[in-house]
Amino acid sequence: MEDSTPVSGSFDKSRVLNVKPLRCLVPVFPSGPNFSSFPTPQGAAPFVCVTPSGPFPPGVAPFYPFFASPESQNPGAVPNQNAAFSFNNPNSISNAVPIASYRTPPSQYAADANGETGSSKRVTRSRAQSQQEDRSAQYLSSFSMHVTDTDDTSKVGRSKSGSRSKRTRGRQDINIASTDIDIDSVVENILASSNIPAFDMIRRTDADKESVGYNLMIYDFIRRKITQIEESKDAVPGVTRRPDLRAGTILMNKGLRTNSKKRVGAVPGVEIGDCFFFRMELCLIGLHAPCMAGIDYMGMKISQDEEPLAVSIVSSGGYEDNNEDGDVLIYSGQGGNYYRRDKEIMDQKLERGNLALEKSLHRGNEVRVIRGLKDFANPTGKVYVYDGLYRIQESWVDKGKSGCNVFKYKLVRLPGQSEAFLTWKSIQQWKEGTNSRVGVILPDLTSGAESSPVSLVNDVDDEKGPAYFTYFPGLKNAKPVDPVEPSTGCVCIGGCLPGNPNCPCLQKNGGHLPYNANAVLVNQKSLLYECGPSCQCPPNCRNRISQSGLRVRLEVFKTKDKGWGLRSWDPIRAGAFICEYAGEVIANHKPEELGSENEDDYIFDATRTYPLFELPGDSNEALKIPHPLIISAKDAGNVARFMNHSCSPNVSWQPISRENKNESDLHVAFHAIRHIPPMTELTYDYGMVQPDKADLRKKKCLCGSMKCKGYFY
DNA sequence: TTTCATCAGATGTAT
DNA sequence: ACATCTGATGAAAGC
Repeated sequence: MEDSTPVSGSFDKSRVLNVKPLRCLVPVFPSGPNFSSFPTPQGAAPFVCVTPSGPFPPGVAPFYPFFASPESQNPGAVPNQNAAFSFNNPNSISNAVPIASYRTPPSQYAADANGETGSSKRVTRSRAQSQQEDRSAQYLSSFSMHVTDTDDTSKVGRSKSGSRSKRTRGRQDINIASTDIDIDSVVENILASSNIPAFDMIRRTDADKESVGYNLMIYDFIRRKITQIEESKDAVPGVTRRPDLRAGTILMNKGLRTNSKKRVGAVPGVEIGDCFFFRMELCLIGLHAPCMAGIDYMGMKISQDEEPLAVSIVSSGGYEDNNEDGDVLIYSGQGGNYYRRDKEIMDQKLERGNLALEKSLHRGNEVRVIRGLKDFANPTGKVYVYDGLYRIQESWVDKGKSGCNVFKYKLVRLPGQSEAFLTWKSIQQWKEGTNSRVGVILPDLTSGAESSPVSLVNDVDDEKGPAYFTYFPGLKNAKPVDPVEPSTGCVCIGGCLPGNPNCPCLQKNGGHLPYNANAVLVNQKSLLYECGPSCQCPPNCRNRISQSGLRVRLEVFKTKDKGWGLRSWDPIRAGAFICEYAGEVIANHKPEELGSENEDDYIFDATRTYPLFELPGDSNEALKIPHPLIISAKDAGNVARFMNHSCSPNVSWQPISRENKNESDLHVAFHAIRHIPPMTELTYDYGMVQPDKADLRKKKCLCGSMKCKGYFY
């Protein structure tokens, strides 16, 4: 079997390190006193795949990134219909202070609520097809209401932004109605199947980490889904669909934004070092409102006059900024046509953002700084790092290209803030070799077994490494099982392509490629079907992501409190593949037969999380559960064996079936739940055990999350 | 493999 | 209505 090829012989036995690694936990999610507690069922992992309103149409999987509602945990329970569309309830946003751009007038809530009434019937329907039709009809009816609303509101002279927004939406709908209905129904499904109280949390004007995280998670999921659907259609070349903007608009129109009121200084729920991959994300969480402009400002009443003050800037290379120093930033003002090629460059004027920066210089207020950097994984894309608060120290006028005036502002980072941009710079130096990582024990503990090296690092104490094991990136003794849907594999010589109706591997995944172009998993599934040995597609096929090795630069490191852990030098996008769980497939996991106390520490047991896959109302899904699958990485394994448990994890696991001559090999792959900044520990939820395995030793959990169960297995 | 050119976008502010 | 440090894509240009 090609993926089980051992790489023995490459491990240097002199590296036997006689230290017992702990499988303990470090706090990765600091919880403040204002952390809102949430009705999360005890023992439920955050990535629960339950569906209160399934079954879903093809390609629409239920998505529960974080919060599962209590009633949805019980297969027998009737979903709370009132709750199901409470996000359309105008009362639920009464506490939010709308800014001028608030896009959703009450009339639209009414229209959407009507639509949702129809959707609640989905619960009792069993055929996806009828649901799809239902969705389309519902969509159309809600569309006609929008049109009516627009006319009404313009007649009575509603606020500009209100009427404009609906016109925008209407225009969008008309132009691409044929493709939009599908997307709209998908999005409605996502929103309807998401946990309800979370919507109110998202709309909070003073949010916390949880609500910001949930907002971003919904946004990213919708964006990925739109990308996937658009890809499957016969896309017009050269026409960009901008799924990032479309997903953002949808959430904006629903009022699903966090910290919508502008403010000076820190934004609640956003931490220094947080990273983002789209400007729209900054907008949705209230970190930086304009979706293009680099300077965000707000009017502030100072004595009787109101003057603009800058609240945040994005420095991402559009102008000639100087960001050589980690703590000082020379920022260029806006305007003067510096960002466009088709217009003549002019002098910048002291207006808009430039004026605001000038005022902020004299006022001395804090300005948030977001650094836009090149994304190593996506040459065409950027990654945005929130670098904390700065103060403007001085300003002057420079002569830029063509000798035109450019405003310059010197911003200095406030002391005492945790490292963010500096960390990125350090990592870049480690990679270039211009500076070396402190505490490196082994530059590559895989001894070349992986495409990318994995450092072993300890910069906290004297431990020389974890206990001996053989680095092995595949699965030993993978037992082929009868596939749920037999197939002899695909014949996509050039690789499987989205929208190909003849590819059996796509068909098994609901007709879509499960991964986006940048190797990002679109959504979790109870079982994902990748191409395998009996497929004729090449190894770099987009449906073989979990077989193509590590894509990020990882390090195994000694955690501050206990044990060894795993983290990445590179930022990881939400949904991105991280690694497989490698090791030896074993028949049974009997802890009493294992010797000393912690020998079961390197067991991955898919059955431990079995309750997560009891999908109410969708027995088909439940049947696909590939347990029992138990993998031991005690003697041989890869980086995955170092991932610690957390009750608020940033990584989730996904069962994957690989096509293999009418049989299939089961594997387990890990993906990022959300964007993960560099040097953040990677953790997943080890899950629960089945009742008959309750004799497993419980270990005390120290993850520090508000949702901590107190123990894990 | 980087850069350029092109173009459709969205939001918030100003007119 | 307008200004604006987007983001994908394809073409052209650096090594």
